[in-house]
Amino acid sequence: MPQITLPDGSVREFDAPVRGDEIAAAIGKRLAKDALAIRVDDDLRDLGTEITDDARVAIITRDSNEGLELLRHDAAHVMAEAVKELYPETQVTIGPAIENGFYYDFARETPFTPEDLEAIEARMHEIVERDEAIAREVWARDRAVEFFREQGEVYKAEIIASIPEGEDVSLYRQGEFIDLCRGPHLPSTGRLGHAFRLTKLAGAYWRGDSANEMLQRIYGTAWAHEKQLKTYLQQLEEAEKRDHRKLGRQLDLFHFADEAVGSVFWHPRGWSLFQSLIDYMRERQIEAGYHEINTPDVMDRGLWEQSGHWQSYGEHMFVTETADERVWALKPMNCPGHVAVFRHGLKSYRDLPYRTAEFGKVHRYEPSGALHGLLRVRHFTQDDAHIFCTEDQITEETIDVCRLVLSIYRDFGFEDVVIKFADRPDNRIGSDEIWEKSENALRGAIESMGLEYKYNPGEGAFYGPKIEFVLRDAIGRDWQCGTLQVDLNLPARLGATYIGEDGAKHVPVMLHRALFGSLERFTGILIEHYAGALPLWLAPMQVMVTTITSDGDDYALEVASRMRAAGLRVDTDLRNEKINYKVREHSLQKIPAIVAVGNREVEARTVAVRRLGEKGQRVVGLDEAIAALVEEARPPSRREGEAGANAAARKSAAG
RNA sequence: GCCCACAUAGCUCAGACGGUAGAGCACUCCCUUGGUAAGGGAGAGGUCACUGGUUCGAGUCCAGUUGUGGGCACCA
Repeated sequence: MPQITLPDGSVREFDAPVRGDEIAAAIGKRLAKDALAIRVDDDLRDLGTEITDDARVAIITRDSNEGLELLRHDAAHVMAEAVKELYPETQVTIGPAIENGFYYDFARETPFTPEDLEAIEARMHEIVERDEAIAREVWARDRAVEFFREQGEVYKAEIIASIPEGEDVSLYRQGEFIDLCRGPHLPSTGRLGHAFRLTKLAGAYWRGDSANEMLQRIYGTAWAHEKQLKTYLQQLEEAEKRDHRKLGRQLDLFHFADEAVGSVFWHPRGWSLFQSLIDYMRERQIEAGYHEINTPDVMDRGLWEQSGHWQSYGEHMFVTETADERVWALKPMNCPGHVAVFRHGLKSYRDLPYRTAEFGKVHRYEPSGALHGLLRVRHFTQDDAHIFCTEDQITEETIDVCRLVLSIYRDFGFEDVVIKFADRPDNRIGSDEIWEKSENALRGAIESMGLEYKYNPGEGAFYGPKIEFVLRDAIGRDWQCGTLQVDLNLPARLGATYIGEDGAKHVPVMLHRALFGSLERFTGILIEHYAGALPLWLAPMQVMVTTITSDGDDYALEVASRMRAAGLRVDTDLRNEKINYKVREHSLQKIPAIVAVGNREVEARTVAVRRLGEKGQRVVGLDEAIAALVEEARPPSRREGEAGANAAARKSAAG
């Protein structure tokens, strides 16, 4: 008589053995119908699992996260079954549940076509209708290997062969289809339901290794209910509308062209945004005690050999040779240049920490398949800085960088920032003591600030541990932007020293840090975050002064020049068009403020201000309007009692 | 770099079966001076990504190249 303890604490007794579906049925009819699997103590099991001893049991339904994951995993299996039915010569490999859905990798001579995808999806629905029982079987490993080899499933056989000898493996059978799987699975294919959709076709390397052959991967999305599927597909459409490449064209911010693959042609409005970011960062950095410098874009091969870049990263570098037969490289990083500046002239311990900052444009020959709009380019500008300090100063400098970056992100409406801490990788240089010291300093700094962080073991740079700052945008996507790395290697390698209190030469520690990371990338992220509707302080065109009729022309020009003199980015629209037409056009251009002047405003020396996203307009005196706009043109943290950029981000998310 | 798809006017897209290009918006001109998301009319605009092939004839079929998109790998 096993005693079954349910999640609410109640205890029920059953005749042994009892199956999960029987427990569900005993609790309620509805639950029995919704049940997908059970959790026995802490392990997920099939609904049909027999329980003989006392246990804590929870019924997993499609409305829980665990249930949804099972559902997605089953969708992958149903897809594999459909593929095997339609294309028996195809080999199956692996098919896990992933965020929002699932995929399955197939091995096949001829690739799938988009038409195949439709056929597979249709067949999946049939399999769900057939409601085939999904049964678990336990086989000896060797028997399973042999079975799959005979079936011509060499990949499956390879996977099973990598399981330790002598162990049993579980297989799941549904209809004619049998697959190796740890499980658990739903009791039958009918439980999957129809809230799924095959989404894309892709290539993927076997075991994720580019040295291996490429398989055909089919992605799908699956949900508990049709309504959720619909919502998800709508979200995808929303995200598409925010695509910075699309908005970049619509708002005339930048373009790309074949003659400079992976490089941005910035148009006036895009460059204005870019410069706003630099202006802002420059001000914040100077305030934080950095010295802005500038170092050469092209430097001699010898320097890159000394720094180690030539050997380690040569294939990612743009190299050029001049008529005098000297070989140069376009800098892929700013650090060697910064060490050169530090090294120039004697530095004393009194000069430390010595912080050099540069809006340096770096050039990296990225693989063609990696390029993606502004988010991954071959030539980009970093808000790069290097802090030369003593080991004892690492903690304090780290705290300052964290404070600065969080404060800066807040100005852009990014409140939700995840910090990741990565420590020593296998492939590294430097002694364990030094690693110990720098890891402790970094980790200690985050902890002393009371910040939560995620631990990424072994993901540090080869020269030192690092912190990454990941921000979450208005529609919940994560972007890794800022980074802070401790480097106990390059300064020595490039001969940087300072004179210590003891009068002897010492090698400083170097901290690498970038807050926006790539300015190009950050600009792209901002465009998507704000859906193109940039807050006034960042908007390339802040105010458009329009006229109702040409009687207002002179006054409109005066208003614009007054605003321009006050530092606002403003233009006039005196065209012979109706105000409706002008409002529509400038609203589509996402200009934050449209100022209209007609005879009434000319008379009263007022302006009618219409704000983007609002319906009506407010008529205010010219001076008052200018003062308010000028205040809003400052970064949020520089305003008097301002709630911040979040409201703006949320507003644009809603619009 | 690898797999698949795609490439037609500034933009968004039509162009069964091969018979030498079309719409809307934008642009130019004319009429309209209109109070908050498209007033009307006319006009101009394309070596159909590039190279080669098949064909009497190619935007359309085939091959290659370049680029773009989605993934994979990469991201110092």
